[in-house]
Amino acid sequence: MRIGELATEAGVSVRALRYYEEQGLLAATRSNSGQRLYAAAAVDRVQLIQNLYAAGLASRTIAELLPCVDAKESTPESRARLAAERDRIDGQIAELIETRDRLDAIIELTERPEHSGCSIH
Amino acid sequence: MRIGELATEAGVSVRALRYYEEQGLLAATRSNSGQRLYAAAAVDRVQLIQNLYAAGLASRTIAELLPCVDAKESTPESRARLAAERDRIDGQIAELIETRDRLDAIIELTERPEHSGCSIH
DNA sequence: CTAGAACCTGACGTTGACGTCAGGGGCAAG
DNA sequence: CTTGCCCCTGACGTCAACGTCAGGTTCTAG
Repeated sequence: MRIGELATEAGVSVRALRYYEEQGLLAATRSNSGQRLYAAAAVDRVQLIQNLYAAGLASRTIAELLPCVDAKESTPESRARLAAERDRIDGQIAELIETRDRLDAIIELTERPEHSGCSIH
Repeated sequence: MRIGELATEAGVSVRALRYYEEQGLLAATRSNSGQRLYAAAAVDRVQLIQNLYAAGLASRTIAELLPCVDAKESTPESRARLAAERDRIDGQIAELIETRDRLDAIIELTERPEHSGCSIH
């Protein structure tokens, strides 16, 4: 598939895909005329990349982790790296849950019209 | 307390605090000589702001939400706004959990030295 | 064969949350 | 009084993940 189709399938921009290639996150073969060609599996790959970006990983970090994903093997260092990122994400989740609960409390507070009387009236 | 102390207490930079004021997120009284003075409650406020930033809210959005937090009351619109952001955060949490699980799967995969034979040896 | 969509490679623009530097004032200790 | 630390206001710098524009090539439908 060509870049436009992949972009549509994966829900990202064409520019983003070229950027991922530039960063070494996503390889493509080329047609005779130089157009990028992708396998169907690229859709999943792009979504993983997006997930990792959304989790706050930088291109450089992703670029360091993906090769060992592809190779399906890892050095002790890369394993530690993966685990560290996993734990970071865990921390982020906990933080987000806390933030959501604070927001809930605020909503609770602001929802009561006058005083917080709970009388059934 | 002055700005340096608040920065230390809340774990952010002095520059960040000035930026929050510029964005209308954090008010301060001024001493005769023009120095910013904060109440003790400001520490908590700053941490809430940080939480909201970490949850992906922009300054503008936070600036729109905080006043109704202070007033402890809300218009129907602001209530909808609060709920919408809450739901956005919920979505983010779900996405992060998915990402974490994908990472876990990857770790699983790469941890097995050779083939995935589960034989006890 | 030709118009228009899709692709290519640079390369500069954008945005948000600060970092950092310049230049100057105020305040407690010695 | 002066040394040193904290404070002030601009105002420019930064960085990442793209957006966007220019100028040119390629593919495809009629």
